[in-house]
Amino acid sequence: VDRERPLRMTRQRRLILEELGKVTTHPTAPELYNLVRRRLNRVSLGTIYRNLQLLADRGMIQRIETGGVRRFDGNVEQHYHIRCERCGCLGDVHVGPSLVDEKTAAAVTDFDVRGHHLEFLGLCPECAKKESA
Amino acid sequence: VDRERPLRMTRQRRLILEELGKVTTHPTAPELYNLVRRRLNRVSLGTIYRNLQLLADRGMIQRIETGGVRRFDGNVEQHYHIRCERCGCLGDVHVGPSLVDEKTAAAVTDFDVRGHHLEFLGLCPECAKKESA
DNA sequence: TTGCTTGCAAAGGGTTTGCATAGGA
DNA sequence: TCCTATGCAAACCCTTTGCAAGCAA
Repeated sequence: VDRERPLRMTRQRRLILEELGKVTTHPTAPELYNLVRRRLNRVSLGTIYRNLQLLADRGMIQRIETGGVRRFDGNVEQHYHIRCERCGCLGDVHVGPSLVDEKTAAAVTDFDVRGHHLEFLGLCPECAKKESA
Repeated sequence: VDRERPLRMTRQRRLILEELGKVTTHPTAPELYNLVRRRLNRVSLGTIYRNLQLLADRGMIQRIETGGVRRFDGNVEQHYHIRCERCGCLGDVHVGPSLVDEKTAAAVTDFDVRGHHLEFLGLCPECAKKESA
């Protein structure tokens, strides 16, 4: 995969980046498709998927693998996420990048440790409210 | 979802538990299907999926969500996993349960933090060998 | 003009589900 | 016997892909 190949700035591509920059909801591809379609009614889902892939490969957006559904984040700075166990929504967790000590893991596995994925689980404010009711 | 409803110990269910207990490869549902089918040729994939779901809901086995494919682990004790970035295989990482400090996360989110998913990434011994060649 | 991009639709991979039958307790 | 569980196959969801036409550079 040539992740260095320059990308043409097509209307579709630009709108995807713009919409992703506007929200903090970490949309899925179909969700983003709906956002973009409001401004460009002849866009296709396939184009959304293709571009999210290309943009993520170049580090222009962030791909979030979270329990089945893939989500995307316009914020490419290092941060973690927390998923609501009730409604599935995703929030940001802005902490220093070193919440996990990979050396500890490296000591107890014969794998060569090169990174980690960390996701928190919990309840979003809305669901916590409903829960206590 | 009534996670408390008792389960009948059918032949299929028992074989799934037995096969899952034998291996340390964290098989996917189709992989387990092949294992079970060796001993019960009229089993169906749907039954495997249904049972893995039911057993995981009851904490009798562990469900592992790992980058797209779902895997299962007969070992329900707390431990982490590490995924090989090259071949996709999964290894165990047996460390104390507190590799992640949830309080730090709780301090910077309005979610109610209740847990976390942590997975390490790296290279398995076999792939590391190939990589250096 | 060139060849990357797109829209469309079909294909793909993994998982779930409806239904009539089988079989634990 | 009663009702859960199964086999089978179709349905589903999400994502990828082939192809001819479109459009940035």
